[in-house]
Amino acid sequence: MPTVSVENYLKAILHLHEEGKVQVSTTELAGRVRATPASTSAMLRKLGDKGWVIYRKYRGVHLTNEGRRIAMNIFRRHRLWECFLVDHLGFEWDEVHEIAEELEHVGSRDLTNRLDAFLGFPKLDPHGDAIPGPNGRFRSVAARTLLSEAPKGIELVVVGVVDGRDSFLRHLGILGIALGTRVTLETRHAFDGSLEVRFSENGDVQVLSPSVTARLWVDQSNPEPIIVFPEPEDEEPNSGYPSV
Amino acid sequence: MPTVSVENYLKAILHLHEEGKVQVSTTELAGRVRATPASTSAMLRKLGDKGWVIYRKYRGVHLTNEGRRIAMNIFRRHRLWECFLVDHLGFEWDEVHEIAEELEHVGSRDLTNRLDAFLGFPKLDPHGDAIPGPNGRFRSVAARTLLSEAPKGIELVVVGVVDGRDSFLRHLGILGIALGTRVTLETRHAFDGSLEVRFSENGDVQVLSPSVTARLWVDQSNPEPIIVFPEPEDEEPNSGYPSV
DNA sequence: ATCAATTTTTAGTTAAGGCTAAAAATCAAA
DNA sequence: TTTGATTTTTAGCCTTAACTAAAAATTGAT
Ligand SMILES: [Mn+2]
Ligand SMILES: [Mn+2]
Ligand SMILES: [Mn+2]
Ligand SMILES: [Mn+2]
Repeated sequence: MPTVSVENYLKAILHLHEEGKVQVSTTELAGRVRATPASTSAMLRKLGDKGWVIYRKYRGVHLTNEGRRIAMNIFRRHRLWECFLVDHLGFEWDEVHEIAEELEHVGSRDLTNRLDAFLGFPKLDPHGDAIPGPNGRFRSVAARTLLSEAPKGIELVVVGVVDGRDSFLRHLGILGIALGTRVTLETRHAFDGSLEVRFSENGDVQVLSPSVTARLWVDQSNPEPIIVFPEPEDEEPNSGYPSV
Repeated sequence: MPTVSVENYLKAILHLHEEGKVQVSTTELAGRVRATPASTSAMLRKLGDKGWVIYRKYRGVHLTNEGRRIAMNIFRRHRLWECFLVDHLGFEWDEVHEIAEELEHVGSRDLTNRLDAFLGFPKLDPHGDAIPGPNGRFRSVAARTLLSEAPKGIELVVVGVVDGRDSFLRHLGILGIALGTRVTLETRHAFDGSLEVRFSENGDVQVLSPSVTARLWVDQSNPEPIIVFPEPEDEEPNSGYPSV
């Protein structure tokens, strides 16, 4: 069983992979786990010995399949607990991260799976991040775009945040933005890439800086999803999927 | 903030106090925390330095007020989580202790209090143990007797277990005993103090060994508690309690 | 009061996981 | 390609919380 500290390192490496880094540098990882590069270097050798990362001195690390599996399970626990805290204990989305940082290390598989069921098998956590399934893989990859790269004139809905820090979440609160907020992109200002957006709810217009728009995931707002998954018809007894 | 290990020592000392030991010996404590007496001796010096226990070499320890406050809070968190696991995640009462041993160390006060409210401010955990309130003191002391010391001929209800080990709880399951089971004590056998009890539900009679009856808390079964707390009347506008 | 058994403490190690300071490797600019 | 800046590793040390073995204190029985 990995210790709490080891779990935090593996999780941080997976976070960096998710941000596009194929190889993770010692110093960048050190910053994420709030340790010195020296301590991180020592830890990486141990993680390599355990078979959880591929580590070549001076060349950075990446997770092995086994390391990824462990880290995905920590994502899973963290995000399920965040759902519980918001949906059932009445916390705000900017209050739950630190608590989930502790709960994520309670390792009982039975607990995790029952919590998942209790929550109704959620696909996304309160910040719009995907929740891995019991097999340690993401259940689905949603189609989403950064607001900063979205097209003009189409109504968009905020479906997630790139940056989950409490300070950013509270800033969104001040701007009147939450998950589910609908906006339409009106103008892109040349000066610094600021975006003028219209809020569907009240028609208000605000100018959002790139530091905000590049941290928001949006999706096209489909106001009336008539039929998302068509009902299976009697004429088609076998759809090609295994029946279990 | 106490470490996980320190919390486990303080909790174990409180357990022994609750079992009637005014002073706790190094060796007995060592047995409870599954460490050697040597390790325990070293820890006790540290706990004394921190002001959480009174420790005199070769004389044993007891908790200070501050130490008791910390330990009671661990009882509180442990027992609230056990309620959550049984009442909301569908665990059996013999499956929750180990998981709660981990959850109890998640220290957020806000989390604990919100969990308490979510559960409806329960007074007892799934094993019938009292749950301390947010002030770190028991909310009420229930009147209860060991089944081994209960009077004959009166219908009794099982309200708690002295021994929460999974093995004992499963043994109770085999005997058909759970919290709320109603029995009447029929005969006390001279040989070893075994008790013949009649189960109210089906009239069955079983002989229970002292190793079982001395580990069960029972209370008199009051079949119809007409009015436990009388409704306040209009004639008494101020009952003496602050109205909050 | 003595002495043997038991309990408890001390002494000396170990393993994890941190740290600082110094050395070594890599990278980038001239 | 040399060299200076940056990154990374190594060396040495610290703290917590374990352990075993040995010494010391307490206890209980003669
Ligand atoms: Mn989080
Ligand atoms: Mn999240
Ligand atoms: Mn328990
Ligand atoms: Mn309990």
